[in-house]
Amino acid sequence: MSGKSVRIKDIAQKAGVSTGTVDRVIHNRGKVAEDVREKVLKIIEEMNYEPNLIARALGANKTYSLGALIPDPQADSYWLEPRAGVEKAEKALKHYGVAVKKYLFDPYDVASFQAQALALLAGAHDGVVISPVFYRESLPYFEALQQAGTPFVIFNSQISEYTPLSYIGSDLYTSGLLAGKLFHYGLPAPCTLLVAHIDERAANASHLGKKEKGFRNYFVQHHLEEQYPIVAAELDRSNMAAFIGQLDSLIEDNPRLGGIFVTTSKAYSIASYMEQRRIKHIRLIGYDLLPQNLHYLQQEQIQFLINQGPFGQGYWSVYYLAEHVILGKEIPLMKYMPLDIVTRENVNYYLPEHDEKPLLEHKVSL
Amino acid sequence: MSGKSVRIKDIAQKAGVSTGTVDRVIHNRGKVAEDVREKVLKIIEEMNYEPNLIARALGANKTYSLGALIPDPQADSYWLEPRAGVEKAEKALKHYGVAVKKYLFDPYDVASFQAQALALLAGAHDGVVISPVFYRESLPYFEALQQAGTPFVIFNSQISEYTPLSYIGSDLYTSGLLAGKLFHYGLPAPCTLLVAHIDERAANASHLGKKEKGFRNYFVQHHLEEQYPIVAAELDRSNMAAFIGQLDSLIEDNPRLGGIFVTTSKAYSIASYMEQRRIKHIRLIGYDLLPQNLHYLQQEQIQFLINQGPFGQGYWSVYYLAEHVILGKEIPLMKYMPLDIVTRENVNYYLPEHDEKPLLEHKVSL
DNA sequence: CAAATTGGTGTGTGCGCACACACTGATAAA
DNA sequence: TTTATCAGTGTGTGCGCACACACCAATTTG
Repeated sequence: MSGKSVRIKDIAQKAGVSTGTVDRVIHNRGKVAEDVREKVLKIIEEMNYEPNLIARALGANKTYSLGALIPDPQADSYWLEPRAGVEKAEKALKHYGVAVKKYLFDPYDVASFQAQALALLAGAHDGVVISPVFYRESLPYFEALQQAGTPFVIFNSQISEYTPLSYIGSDLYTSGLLAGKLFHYGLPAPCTLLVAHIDERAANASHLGKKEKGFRNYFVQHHLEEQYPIVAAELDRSNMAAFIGQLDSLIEDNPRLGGIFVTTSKAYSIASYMEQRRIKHIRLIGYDLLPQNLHYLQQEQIQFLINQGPFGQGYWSVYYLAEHVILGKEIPLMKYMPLDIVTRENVNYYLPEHDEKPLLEHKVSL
Repeated sequence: MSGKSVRIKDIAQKAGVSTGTVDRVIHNRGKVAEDVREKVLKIIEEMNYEPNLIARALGANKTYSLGALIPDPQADSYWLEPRAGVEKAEKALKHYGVAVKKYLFDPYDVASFQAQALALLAGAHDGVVISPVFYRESLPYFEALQQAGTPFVIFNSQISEYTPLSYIGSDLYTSGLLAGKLFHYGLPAPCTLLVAHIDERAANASHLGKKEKGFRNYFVQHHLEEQYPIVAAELDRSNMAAFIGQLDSLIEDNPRLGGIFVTTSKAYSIASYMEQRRIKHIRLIGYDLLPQNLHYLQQEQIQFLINQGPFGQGYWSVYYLAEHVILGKEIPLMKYMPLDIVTRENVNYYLPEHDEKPLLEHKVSL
């Protein structure tokens, strides 16, 4: 906090050596006499030297190439946000010599994923971020990356076979707990609850499973299992008639149904069903601020949406990767985004405003 | 996104002039022939030139001094967060030549405020951020700042007499609405609700008033006034016996009391009371993640805390001010922080982690 | 004992920009 | 005509750092 920053030059002077030598000890490159090294290190400590990362970025004049393998928002608009986050980080890091190449794949088409993953490998990047929507199919590519020594960051879906530099995503289990809490808070017992997994294939099963487990455990922890019986169902909208039929019978079979917890971002599909059937008394909680979900949140057909910070996921993935690649910094093995509880009343503060374009780089320093 | 950035040199070359001339048109300083100016401007447009703000910060080598007039966290720990935000921004901006001087005053002592405000004025800063806890008493200082042409940003409390460069805070009215929603969602009618204003002096009345208004309006908008009668009370903990007596009689007088909305950060004081009296059925919603509040949130004595992003308030105030002072950028007249709904289940994601120290400056550019 | 090697160190240049300064040619004042 | 004036422009230096290179002395090699 004391006025002027200390420069490499200052410590060189104080140590009675040249800036070159100081540079060598800072980056431990080249040869430096042991006693000199220690002396310089000590002075760096004493003077509380912090490199001017701005100048560093200028001087280094290196370029880094990163790759981002993520789903194409055209296929599923959920991915608009992560992509925007990636692009924001890209922009922020541009003048640090970082370029990010995006490889977009169709999240409903394995072949597309594989093709793009191959392209990513061929890109020979200094680091990559990946959203491994296809769990099993992505494993060989992680193997290849590991072989090549390319650092990778994973976001949105976790993977246990390979340890990435970092996982950025949300705590699925806790989000389930949270949904449980919200129902418990809002619904007097006894009351049946439905966990609906909509439109997700087996590849993502662990995803949804974790959410369901958290949800169930909320009631177990509070010894409420009997007052809040839970029913789970997998629904598929590929056949809309069947989808509606399933819902009809679920409602018929569970007269005390008080709430539906949708573990995917498709809560709107149930909201739409309920709107048509003029059902008002069933509470609905889902994930993600998709336009369709927002519509029903406004209508109060959906009570709460849990926001997993999709924008932040994209942003931090790239940002952390860059920090590691450029600065060799140790980055957190895992970063969970906040689980925002979004309602009609506070939704405005969570909607993206990517057009805002801060001018001063901030948050601390390159 | 195309590989290399275009430099001032590139556009100079393309325009057939020197970099000096380009520099002149960019900063419109000095004399430039009109036709040349236009030509350069056109090329800047065409080549989509974006100044390398990193290099700019280095080259400019200016220093800016900002002042921050904020309450002393020692007197009220709420202010730990805003101060941390200010300090984080300070750190982030340090290498851009920005220094922030803090003037801390005791938020319960007008004289202390006035003394620090005078010191702030004497500091002759390039810009200041102020949290005008003492509404009336702060007015003359805003007048003085305006006279001196010093830009100022206000945060946490709004002021209508003078227009600051920007107001950073939260939308108090909406936060009241939100609290209303949460009670309505969780409490079956009929049910009496208490709005408790604790430990705040008249100076801040508008604050609390806005929250109460939002709260009441939630029920008006939903035509629920009769099912959810609302009682308001001002409580003062300076005399604890009286405080407890007031609560006792409020509870006695309102047998259907189902929820208490505390408009200040002192929800813990009621939680503590309820704990002593072994009252469990009354729902409690308050503001701010103070340690004491967190304690009772864990105990589930408090159901929800509304978080107003105090850290972000401090951070963005300084950050925006710097953007304006350094770059002359137009900054938003008003920035509301998100109103986070915090429960026992998701509280971890909202607790501060200021120790993390990003290395790459980000978010976009100086 | 000269030449080659190697540990250890200093110097110089460039990154993209800001800014002070020097310079040119034309016009106005002397 | 000479000199001052000034609109308009180019050049050079420095910001703090990274990095290539040059350099010197103490060794080692032949």
